[in-house]
Amino acid sequence: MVQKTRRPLPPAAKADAPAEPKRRGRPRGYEPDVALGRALDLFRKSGFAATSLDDLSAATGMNRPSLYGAFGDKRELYIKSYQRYRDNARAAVEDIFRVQLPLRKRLERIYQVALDIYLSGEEGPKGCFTVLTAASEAVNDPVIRAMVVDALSELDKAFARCFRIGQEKGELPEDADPVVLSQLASATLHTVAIRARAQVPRKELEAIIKGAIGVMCRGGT
Amino acid sequence: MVQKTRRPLPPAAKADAPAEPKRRGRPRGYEPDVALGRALDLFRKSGFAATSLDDLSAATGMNRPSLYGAFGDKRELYIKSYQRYRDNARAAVEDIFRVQLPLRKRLERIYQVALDIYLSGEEGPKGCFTVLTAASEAVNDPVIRAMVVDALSELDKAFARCFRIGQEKGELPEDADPVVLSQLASATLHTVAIRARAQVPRKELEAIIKGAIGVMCRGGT
DNA sequence: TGATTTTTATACTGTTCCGCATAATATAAC
DNA sequence: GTTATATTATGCGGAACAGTATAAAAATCA
Repeated sequence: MVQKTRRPLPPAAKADAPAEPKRRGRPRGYEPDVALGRALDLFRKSGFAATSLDDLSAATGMNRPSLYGAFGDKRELYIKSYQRYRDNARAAVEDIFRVQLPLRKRLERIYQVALDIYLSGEEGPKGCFTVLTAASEAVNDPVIRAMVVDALSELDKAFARCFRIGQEKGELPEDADPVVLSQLASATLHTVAIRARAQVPRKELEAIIKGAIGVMCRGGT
Repeated sequence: MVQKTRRPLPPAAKADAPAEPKRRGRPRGYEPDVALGRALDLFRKSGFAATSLDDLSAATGMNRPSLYGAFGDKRELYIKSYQRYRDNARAAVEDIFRVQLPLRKRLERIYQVALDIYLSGEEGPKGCFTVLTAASEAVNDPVIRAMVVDALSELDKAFARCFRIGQEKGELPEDADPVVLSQLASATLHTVAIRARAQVPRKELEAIIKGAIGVMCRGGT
């Protein structure tokens, strides 16, 4: 590929960026943030092993040495991509907790946001990166496995918080167990993520979610 | 590796094998069935992309040309491995339906068998091959994706059958929806498979299953 | 302008990979 | 024994791969 010399990017007057002092050498031809996003997209599509550095290079617009300098080797890039994914997911969930909502409504919101993530991408739905990582790298890489375990438990806790709040507000029977319900809620998210990868249409996924919420909130208001 | 010439295997007096007529050429040095099982083990551990033909060759004891001759290329071998996996799983489920059992007991049996499959292997638990395949190859390969969809729906149907039988026997409230419950039951299997890959201990998985069964069968006998 | 610094572009290295071509080996049929 | 057939053993070929060495380019600083 004949690659034209790239012009440096404009100073990127970001809202709350600390007005970077002039950097010494040749300016970067890429924005690390968007490059990491592209890498994440690729990894989410095909996983670690099936994604080559050439693919990543093409998608990010960075050549391999730049990739290496900015993010380290392929495994480190994967880990940083996963961290980015989790940060995004966490932020989305926190948003949902920021406002007061009835239990069912809050659950619906969470699943809706999750579906948007799972089904995003023009070349077909990509599912949940945690599930994908659990299914591939988690067995052979202790560091990545620990991240997966952490992500799973974080999700459980978020759902448990939903149910606890709901129970306190009387939206659930007193004998309902928020922990058990939270695991069922996570399970529903996981099954939906898997089915999304198999291109089950959104309508069906929404039906599964609706049914699950019905069972989980049964006996409540 | 210096490989000694292998002696042909004994005629393998299988119970109901059709007493094969004498085969013409040099006898096989392997049994296709056990070789396929070994291949399945490898694929289950690391997935399609991260498993090389050399790995497969070493594990099966077949060299690459023999592998190719017996099963076709890597993708075909993967597909045949997956078919084998599904055949095994299906047989196990059918066994459970052969005897009459109370609903809860039947569910417990299914999950117990599934856990045995998911946690098998000395080098760590391998999870559910359908989940693993959904997470990797299903996006890019329509044939494999169709197999995954089929496996998912087969599981849903098996669970739905459980709940329908239970409902007819009065073990579930009349307004319970077997389809919705079956999807929750599948979801529970999926979340357990994922957590197994992350090496969550069996005790915790069993607790999740117990809680889920409790919710799904709530209001019943 | 010239020196310094940072990033980019190109190309190289050694490895691994998949699939197959070729030849040796072991059996049955004649 | 000899021929035909089926399988195994070895190894080749070309591609893809991950990571890096080297040099060119583009900016600041003096």
